[in-house]
Amino acid sequence: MRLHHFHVAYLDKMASPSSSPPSMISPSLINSSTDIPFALHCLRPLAPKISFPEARKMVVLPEFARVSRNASRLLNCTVQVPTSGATRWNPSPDQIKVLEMLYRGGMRTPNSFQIEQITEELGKYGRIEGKNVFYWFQNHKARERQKQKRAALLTLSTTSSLPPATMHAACLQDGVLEKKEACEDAWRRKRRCRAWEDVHGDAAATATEVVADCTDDDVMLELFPLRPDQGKAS
Amino acid sequence: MRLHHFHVAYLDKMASPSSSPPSMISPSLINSSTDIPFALHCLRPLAPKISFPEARKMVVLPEFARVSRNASRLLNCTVQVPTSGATRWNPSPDQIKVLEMLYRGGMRTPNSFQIEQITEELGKYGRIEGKNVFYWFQNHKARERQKQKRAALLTLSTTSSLPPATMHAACLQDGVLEKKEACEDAWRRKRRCRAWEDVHGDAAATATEVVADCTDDDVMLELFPLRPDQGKAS
DNA sequence: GCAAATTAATGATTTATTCAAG
DNA sequence: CTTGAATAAATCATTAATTTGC
Repeated sequence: MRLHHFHVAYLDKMASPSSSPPSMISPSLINSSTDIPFALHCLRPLAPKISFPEARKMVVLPEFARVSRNASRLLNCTVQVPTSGATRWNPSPDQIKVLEMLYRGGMRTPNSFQIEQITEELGKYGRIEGKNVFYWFQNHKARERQKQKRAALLTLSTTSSLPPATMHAACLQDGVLEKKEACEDAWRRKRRCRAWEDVHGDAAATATEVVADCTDDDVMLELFPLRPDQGKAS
Repeated sequence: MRLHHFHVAYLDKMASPSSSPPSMISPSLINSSTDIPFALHCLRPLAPKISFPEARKMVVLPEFARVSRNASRLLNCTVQVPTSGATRWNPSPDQIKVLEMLYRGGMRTPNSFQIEQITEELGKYGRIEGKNVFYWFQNHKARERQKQKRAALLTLSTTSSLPPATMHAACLQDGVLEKKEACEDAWRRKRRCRAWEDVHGDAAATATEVVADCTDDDVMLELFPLRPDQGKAS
């Protein structure tokens, strides 16, 4: 059990730096004498309910306004506010069809190259970004797992010969019924970088492509034609 | 309590598509008649232990090789393998100093613009990527919380007047000792996109910058000079 | 029929957990 | 053992379905 939105007022305890700032930064820049705004923010009721969508665009002063004046100006006071597309992605039926086909095909955690390709393809059927694809697979995977778990529990609860206590324990251990998925994921899991590599391409992390025994023939470029041009789908 | 790495062998149940493929894709491309490799993968023992580091670079045929020939060629058979920088980031003392200062200043989950800036700044003191900054804050936040929780538990266990049972329950509710952090995070949490926006800049999600009442003077551009050039630090 | 109210789905984030390098 | 890196679980928040009263 966990508690959320626990309304507690407190004053910041981390204001005074416990170690000296790095040498190349003037110590005078790190003064914590103007902490009032932060304290006020903390005394504000937690997670105020905002029902009208415009309000969500309002800019709040980030909490770390006590950092050095320089860092503050550069890091705290600039907030990204989307001017358009302020609404969340709403996948079109066609997009969902493709995504589900890929999922049924076994795709679970596409790497960023794959995400780029999928995004580009799905961009033909509506606005979409890479993160939408990424999130879709995360959520779909998790929720399919949930569904399977529920179904298995239902099956067990009617057919199992286990004593009730054991059953209950098994239900509480939420890992016990997702072994199919776990198996599916296991050999796929070995260390990958997903969202950052390629996207944050780095000189020290240049990537090369390796072709692993494709057993298919020469029919290609129909579903996801290989176009390395910028996949900025809109 | 949770179980992980429960070794179970199973056969895929999701092989047959339950809905028709999208209209723009030739149905002939979606044949699931060659599922043997996938089934074999599923029967393989879970999470095979790979002890020698080279092995993790080996390219495995992704499990979704049953998708249409086109998608397969494009999405399955191409795997990113870093040719250099195969070692993980090792922060320099100066980098850590700056990061810790920012953390003490209150920064917890920098957005991608902030990450870019920090990366660029820290790049002066050694190789670093955005994801390193991102992960550092994630880990540091989590582990500081762990430390605080442990410390608080220790304090409680020696000073608390609660009966043992209550203490135990309180310990199990892992939210009970991090309310300070929760409060700190609560009003900060309102909808941000972290790793993807800006990075995967999208025409429909163009962002504008809004300056929220900076109460500082004109001392600036010393710690993180505002240079919007590509922050690919190396 | 048709909006307001409610509920169910699901997109988007954060937090917890795990693995492994050094 | 510490901590960088990655994934999975939990959670939050918005949109679509659905219900309900008229």
